[in-house]
Amino acid sequence: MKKYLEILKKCALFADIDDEKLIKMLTCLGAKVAAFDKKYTVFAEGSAAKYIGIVLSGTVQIVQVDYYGNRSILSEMGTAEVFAEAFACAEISSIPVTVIANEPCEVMLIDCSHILHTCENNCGFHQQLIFNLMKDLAKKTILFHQRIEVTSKRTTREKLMTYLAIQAKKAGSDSFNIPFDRQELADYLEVDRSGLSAEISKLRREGVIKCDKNRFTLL
Amino acid sequence: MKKYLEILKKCALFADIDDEKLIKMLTCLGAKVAAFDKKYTVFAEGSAAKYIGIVLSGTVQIVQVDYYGNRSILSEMGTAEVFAEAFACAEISSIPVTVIANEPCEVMLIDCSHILHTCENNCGFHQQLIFNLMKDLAKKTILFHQRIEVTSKRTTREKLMTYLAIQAKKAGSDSFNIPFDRQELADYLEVDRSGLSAEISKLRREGVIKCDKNRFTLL
DNA sequence: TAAAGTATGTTGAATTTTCAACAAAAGGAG
DNA sequence: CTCCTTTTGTTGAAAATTCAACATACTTTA
Repeated sequence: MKKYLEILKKCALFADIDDEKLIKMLTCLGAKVAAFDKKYTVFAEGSAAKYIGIVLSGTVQIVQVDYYGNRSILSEMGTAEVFAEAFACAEISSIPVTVIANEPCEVMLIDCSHILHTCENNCGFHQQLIFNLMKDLAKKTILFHQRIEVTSKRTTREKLMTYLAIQAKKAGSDSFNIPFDRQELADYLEVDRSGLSAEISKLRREGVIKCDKNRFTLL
Repeated sequence: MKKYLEILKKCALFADIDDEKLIKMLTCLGAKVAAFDKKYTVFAEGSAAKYIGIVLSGTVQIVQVDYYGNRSILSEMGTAEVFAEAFACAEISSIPVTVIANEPCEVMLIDCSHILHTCENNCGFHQQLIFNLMKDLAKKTILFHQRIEVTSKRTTREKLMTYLAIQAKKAGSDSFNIPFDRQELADYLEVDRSGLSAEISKLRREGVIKCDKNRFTLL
């Protein structure tokens, strides 16, 4: 586990916990590491909501796929970010989303019940972990609000511009990369891919944005 | 505060805390009660994200209103439900939503920093409160997933049917009341009101649903 | 009770999206 | 480098949404 220490220290779940303690903790929590190739399923929809995941390398996507195969991308998680925590913490039986590896990646899996319920060793770090989990969940909720702000817009153009404005603000610059290809961006914005491509071209012709691959510039 | 005890006991925030302790706790937390008439603003967008709210009577709506005045209803909270906790817990400076009284209502307001940070009296209930907050936030996240499942659908018909199916499941019956009027339902589903009315009529004519005011029946 | 205001249903025109099909460009494997 | 696959852009037709305007039903209150 030591090789992952530098990454885990950046993880919000382990904020305010010192290195030495962190290593011990991982053993006590029964943390496991798993690797997945690109496109492989980390958690399948309907599987038990038991584990909290932490991205150690690569990225994973949280997606919902409906009856007709329509995909909706809820979020993308990169290094040191936590995923599936809401399902495990809410103690629901199965998860309503699919988590897939967006590129080759390693993830750490922790049985959430080990975090929530005090163990026989009475390790004494559960409180800090629960506090950190709470903060993490609060921040995730804020991200959902942001996503709704984007997808509640009625036209592809408005959705795209709202999304880009948020990304620019996040990057602190009018020029920034987005973590999605065209199809993924469409699945995040909840619009048709070809319509999105057309709208991007239109905005480019109008001189509103510049765009090269997944790098956008607001003009 | 005693008059609200029966309501507060039902509040998830105070789960596993006994009556006597709860009363003391409220004083220590500096809980205040405020009343609002219908349509009045409980929290305005942009105001400080300081307080957690608990509905004591009536209902409040969490809404986002964009630059052009388009309203989007994120959720509606009834008796004993908690709201605005995510913003307070994430310790962001201002809230990105508006909370309005949907009918005359009373709400309890608690300064979140009193929950998150141990007080000088060292009351010892913070841990339980934080645990409860974490569970509450996890459940809110699940509700957001559900809302996205609804609004990610591309047509008014699909959005409506997905929403009604979830409500039926929640009610445990094919017949149920929804907490929205037509305009509010449209603002929740992110669709046009008149289009929604037309779609409801169509579904009724086709014999897919029955509907009287805000009572729906799936056939 | 009457009047005024609010909510709901209906309709047609304008706008926008979706869908399908294809062309062009980019990327990867051998 | 070439072939094959994937991604992106383009287009037109069909479908759906939005918008505006109005009729009707329901509520509130004076």
